[in-house]
This record gives sequence, structure tokens and C-alpha cells, in this order.
Amino acid sequence: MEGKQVRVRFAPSPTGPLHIGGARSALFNWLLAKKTGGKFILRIEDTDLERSSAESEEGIKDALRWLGLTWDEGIDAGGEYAPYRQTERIKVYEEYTRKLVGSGQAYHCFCSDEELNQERQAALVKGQAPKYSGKCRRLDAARRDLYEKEGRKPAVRFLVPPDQTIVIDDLVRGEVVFDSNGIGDFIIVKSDGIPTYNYAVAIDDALMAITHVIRGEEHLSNTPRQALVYRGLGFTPPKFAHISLILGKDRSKMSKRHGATSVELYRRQGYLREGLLNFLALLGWAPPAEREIFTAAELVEQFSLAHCAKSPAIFDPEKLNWINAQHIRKLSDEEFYALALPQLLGSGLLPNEETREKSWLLKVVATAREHVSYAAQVPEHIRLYFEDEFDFESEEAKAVLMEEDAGKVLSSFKLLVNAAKDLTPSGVQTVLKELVKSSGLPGKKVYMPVRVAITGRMHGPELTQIIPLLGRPALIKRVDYSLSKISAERAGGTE
RNA sequence: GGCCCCAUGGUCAAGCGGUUAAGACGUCGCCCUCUCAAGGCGAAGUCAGGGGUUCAACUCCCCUUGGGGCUACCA
Repeated sequence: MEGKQVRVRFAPSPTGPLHIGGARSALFNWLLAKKTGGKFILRIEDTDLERSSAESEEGIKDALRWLGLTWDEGIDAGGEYAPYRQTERIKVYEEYTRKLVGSGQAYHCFCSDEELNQERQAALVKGQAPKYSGKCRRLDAARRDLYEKEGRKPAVRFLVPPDQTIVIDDLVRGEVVFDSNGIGDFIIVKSDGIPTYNYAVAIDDALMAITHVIRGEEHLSNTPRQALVYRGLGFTPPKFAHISLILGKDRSKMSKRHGATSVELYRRQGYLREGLLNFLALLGWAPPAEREIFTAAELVEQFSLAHCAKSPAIFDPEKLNWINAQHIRKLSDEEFYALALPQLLGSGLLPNEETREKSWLLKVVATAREHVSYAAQVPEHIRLYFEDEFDFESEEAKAVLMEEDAGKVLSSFKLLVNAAKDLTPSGVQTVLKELVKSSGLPGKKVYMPVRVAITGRMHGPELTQIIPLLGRPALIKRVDYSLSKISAERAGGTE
């Protein structure tokens, strides 16, 4: 951009898990840093003491690391602008607050919650903007003493100058103009001495030499307040880029009721970091070419803030699934197995990794690779390989085995299976073709009984895939099992 | 209520005054096929409305409508 090294930051509040929207903000910042050879900084904005927690901070950092959005500077990484956790920077803010109060740009406000509330209500009823009246701007000493004797702890308010035009030059939105008359004197330090977001964020971005602030559009309306702080303190503001919000299916801001909104949840479902990143990047940003599937490195290569959309984007899980599926297909057998293993163990299909032979597992799991969008779908996909005893999926399936030719087909099948020298896919192909020929039946009358007899279901992967993986003993066992179930059914059945 | 942002198919979107208005997801159909998927091929489907500006508007301006955000001692 202009010679100076790009310094961008992601500054989450540790009040919950890393949200999809937050992940995208982090991603865009990270992409710009990587693209330009700049620095990506992680700062923790924990000034909301009530809601912030160390667990949330850890969760967010874990999620970022998992996504591969690692930071060059900041929390746990250190850097020349440390500390990077806002509650550890209180002294820094205090110094600036003294300046602001000293120069008359900020003042102490003793108003109580009730007073403020009343004021707001009254304004609203009159159809006026609910902004602070400024009544503490000029408190006389007597009044002040009185308040202090009452034990009231003052907050500090920024004195918003009237009749100012504040222009935010936004990299994605262009010039956005605000009138300072629409902004009430806002609180910069709470009565407990902790700075508020709009204050701390401005000071930190300035002090940490942040060059570009890329964040969600919900912050756009707050930017003029921050601009006022920059101005008041004599700081040069960074460049801003307010990216569009991610919305739920109903067009409102994505929240828990829209389903999985935390990165952690997707991780647990067995999504790939590259799939998630790829999908997130495509929400609000369009690559120059027509391609849609990118690795993280390719995203870095292609990324540009200039191609960011202004309109909000709806989070579409179907597209995410498709993109993730594309990335899954690129995995090797080993990689895919590693991704699926926790799901197999969690689903109970595999009590532990030693239950089955590794080489067999690898092959079985691999059969699902082209068919799933995320790893949690794997167990259902390969369940049939694990259970030698099963219920028939439907009456229709049973009926397939009840047909008069079925028994004949199955005994020939057993004979052929026993006789075959090896059960490779092509060997199986031969066996089945032979079966069709010798029985003189249409293909379906042969394939279906076999399929139902060995899986209990009428749908599934190709028999030439299933049969070699099951192997001779399991095949015989399953056919016999199905046959005995059917004859029991015949004997005890009502019709 | 005030201020700000946004507006191309169901969804993500390209477009940046002259195009048959790309592409992708999803949907539907066909092919493949023992089945289900996958895959291949194809189809339907969009410029929110109204005014301007212009020889010419999806593209520029205004209004309306709709959606969203902010207006907190939350971030």
C-alpha cells in the first residue's frame, strides 16, 4: 500500500467461542498481512469484565491456531507493543484520560443509571434522539463534592465537539460521512476505571501502529467515535475496511439459533480448516478468476481488499459442505483416515483403533471420501462394513429375499465366493457376471438379493466394492444370517 | 425516533454506460448404473419499485420500499 509495512490485527473479546463472523474478520486481516508481507497481530479486548473469561480466550486462540491463522505478534507471541491484553494496559489508557480531561476534551460524569435511563426514556417519548444531555459537562465544585460524598464513582465522558463533520475513508465503502451533532458525549472510562471499547480500541490501534483495521460492518457506526478519540489525542487514524456481515438464513445477524456458529463446532464435525477458510473467504469476497476452490496459500495469492462486497452475505451450509467436500477429496487415504478416526471412535463403530486391522480400516474409510462433506458423515457411510448382523431396512428389502429365485441365487453366490481364488473388485465382477449368466435371470434379480443378503439394505456402494472389503468369511456369515432370518420369518410369519 | 450501511435468480456472486446479464451451490431432467451416491450433460430461475441523466442504463443521480447495523458504564 504505501511503503510502510502493513500491520493488521484481530481483536476479539473473549466472551465466547470464536464465531464464524469473527473467524472471517481474522481471515481477511491475516490474508492481507500474508499477501503484503505484513504483520498479523492478536489483541485481546477483555474490558467487559463480566463476560470475559480465560477459557474463552483459550478457545479463541485454539480455534485460530486450528484454522492456521497464526499471529506474528500479540498475546502469547509478544512484541514491541506489549502487553496485548487490554486489562493489562489500564495504565496506558489512564495516561491518555488524564490528558483528555486536562485539556477539557473529556469530563467526569456522576450520573447514575436511573438518571440516565430516565433521560433516555424522556427523549424517546418526545421523539428525540436518546443521546446524553451533557449535564455533567460543567459541574460546579459544590455539586461535585456532594456527589463524591454520596460515594458516587464518576465515569469519564468524551466531550463531543458540535458541528463537526467526520469523514471515514473506508476501503470497501468509500467515504462515509457523519455529523458530530448526532453523537452524544460517550463514556470512555467506566466508573470502575476500565475503558470502554471505543476508547481502548482507538488508543491501541494507534499505539500498536495498526495500518489497516479490517472488521465487521457492525463497527462502522462506531468509527466516528473512535475518529474523535484519534483526533483528540493527536493520533493518525489507520485505514478502515468494514466488511459485510454474515447473516443467517432469515437475514438477521448470525446467532446460535441459526445452528452451528462457532468454529469449534465445525472442527468437531470434521470439517477441514481449508474448507472452512475457503468458504469464509468467498463470503464477501470474489476471486478474480472463475475458480472457487482454493487452498489457504492460494487465497493469500489471490486476495485483495478491492474485491470485497459491500452487501451482507447469508451463510449457506450447503455451499460450505460442497466446498469442504472438494477439499476432502484431495486428502490421501492416511489424511482422510486421520480426519475420520475421531468420528469412528465417537460413533461407537470402532471401540478402539486396535479393533480392526489398520490396512483394512484405511481402505474402508477411503470408500467414503468421495461421498461425504465432513467427517462426521463417515460412520454412517461405512457402518455396513462393521456389522455382520443387521435388520433389514424395510419390508421391501425382505421381499427381495423372499422371492423364489433368491435362495437359488444366494447358494450359487456362496459357492462362487468359496471357489473364487481371490476377491478383488475385478474378480468379483467376474463372479457376479457368471452368476447372472448361469442363473439366466436379469441382472437386477441377482444383484439385489446379494446386496440385501450381505447388507440388509437395497442401496449402498457398488457390490464390487463391498464384497472384496467384507472378505470371504464375513460374506458367508452374512448370507447365512440373512437366509436364516428369512426362513424364521417364513415359519413364524402370518402370511 | 435519529444516524449509517446495503439491494443482480432460493443462496454466494461476476458485471463497473452498449453483454445472448458469467460462474458456483441448491433444484429439476437426462446419461451412466444392480441400488444409492459420485460423475457427465442439460434446463428452469435474477437486475426491488418509481423518477431522472444519457443516443444508450444492472451500471450514474434522486425518491420510495425492503433488509441490516449503531445509537450501552457490551464489544
